[in-house]
Amino acid sequence: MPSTELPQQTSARRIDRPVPLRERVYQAMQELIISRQLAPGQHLVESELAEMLGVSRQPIREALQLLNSEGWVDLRPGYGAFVHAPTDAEVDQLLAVRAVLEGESARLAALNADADGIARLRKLCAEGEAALASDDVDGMVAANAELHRCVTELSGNRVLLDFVSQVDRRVRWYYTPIARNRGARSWEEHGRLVDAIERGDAETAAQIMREHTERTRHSYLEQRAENPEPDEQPAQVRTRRRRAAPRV
Amino acid sequence: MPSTELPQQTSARRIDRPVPLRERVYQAMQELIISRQLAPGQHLVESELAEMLGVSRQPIREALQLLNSEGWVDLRPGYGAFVHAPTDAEVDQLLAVRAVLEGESARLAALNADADGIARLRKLCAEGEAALASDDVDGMVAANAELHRCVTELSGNRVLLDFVSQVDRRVRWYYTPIARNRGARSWEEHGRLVDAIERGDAETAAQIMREHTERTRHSYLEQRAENPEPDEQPAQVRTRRRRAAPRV
DNA sequence: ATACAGTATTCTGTATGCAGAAGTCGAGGT
DNA sequence: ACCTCGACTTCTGCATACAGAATACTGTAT
Repeated sequence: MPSTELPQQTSARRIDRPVPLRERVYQAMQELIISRQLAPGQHLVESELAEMLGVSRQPIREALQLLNSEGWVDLRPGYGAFVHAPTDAEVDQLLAVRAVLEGESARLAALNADADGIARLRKLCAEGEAALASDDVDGMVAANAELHRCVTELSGNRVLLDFVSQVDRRVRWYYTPIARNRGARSWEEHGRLVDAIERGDAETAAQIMREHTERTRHSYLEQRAENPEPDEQPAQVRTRRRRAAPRV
Repeated sequence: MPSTELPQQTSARRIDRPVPLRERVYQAMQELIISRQLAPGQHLVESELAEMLGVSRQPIREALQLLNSEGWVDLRPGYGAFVHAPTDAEVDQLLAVRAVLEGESARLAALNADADGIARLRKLCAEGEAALASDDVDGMVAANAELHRCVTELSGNRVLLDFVSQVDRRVRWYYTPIARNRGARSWEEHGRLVDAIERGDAETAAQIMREHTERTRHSYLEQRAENPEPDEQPAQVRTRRRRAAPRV
């Protein structure tokens, strides 16, 4: 098994305290899942992860708890942890939830945003369009995520922000590998969204955001239909653990 | 410290497997928090919990992870776990989120509910009204929770159900100790809600549910204003751990 | 060759042990 | 009386150890 580095303790926390291993493990594993190095359905053996990341099983277990509660892995008591394998229905439902939550975010943002907030939105829009113009896919994805996050922040509802962040990360995991090509249309919508927020037109903002997310949803499902997960036996749930290396 | 029983392993799981200690600890601690035996802001010392529940620290830690991710306790790395002390603003925001999510539940339920589902809703309405008539507060609270849950189930969106369940439990924790007296009005609203769902009138159902939750929110804030948490120093965040029993 | 039973091994769940950080108490100085 | 410094205690975070359950392998009988 390839040994993987834990993220270095980059940015200091509020107070200067060493980031616990369990959090770094959590981060690292989330990356591994998003990047598909840990494939959906795969059985995660604690001791292997421990060796791979150079820590003991305890922080691994604690990280798995967290990943489980956020829907990244499934914990089956007595059987172990498995990378969550979302069904199409689940992705669809998750996007529906996101549409509602982000619609509400936009509505509240329109009611609460100040000039400074609007400026931040404009800046992100500009960045996104620049990325689009120069065909910088990663830049677009990043600007897109930032914009959505910013809108939610401007809603002034911290609880909402927590929920949306959680949903967003999962959606991005499901979504990223396929549909990256609705660029131009998407940024035009974003522009209209910011306009509505600036006018304080809450209902229009909410509407635009909901429809925006709904379109994401439909384009996801279409692409998914044409293009089922390449290296995945559809609908096969792996229940067996694979055998470890045979003895000599 | 009083020793507390872990819940007996009552109902069998899908497969007949012993429920892990961590889950029973999770359940037990959630109960202790809801019942205020563990007070908001209180520092939760792992070893004390372990002794109290008759297990080692490991399952305690894992349960704390879960409780943290659902907002019941705050985990401050290096400092320990504290029972979450929600601010008024947070409760308000959480109720706002619930209004949106349950509004969507109602909308989808109106589109998807079958005759059987409607019957279940009617039954719960009847139970609630019966409880109201006989002044059975606990019965009313239970029927109310069941009704809301049932609506969300009928939405057919499982992801939504997960989110709503989570939000609901937290709301009930915040809310239960105070406002229990909007009975009659509340059940009348429920009746109209079920009517709308039965008609398949999605927008009206959503509207009623949103307004219903909004009223809950306002009544919460009113009561809270008149009646701040009795045995709690307002706005005082406990950062110090209390000293353990002095040695002999 | 297939089915079955028994054995070996892996893996999870839980407990225990240990080092270092955080907090507390008390003595001494101002 | 109040502040400061230092030793002591407690607590968290992590590692290791152990028991039991579940799985995979192997040999034998049919």
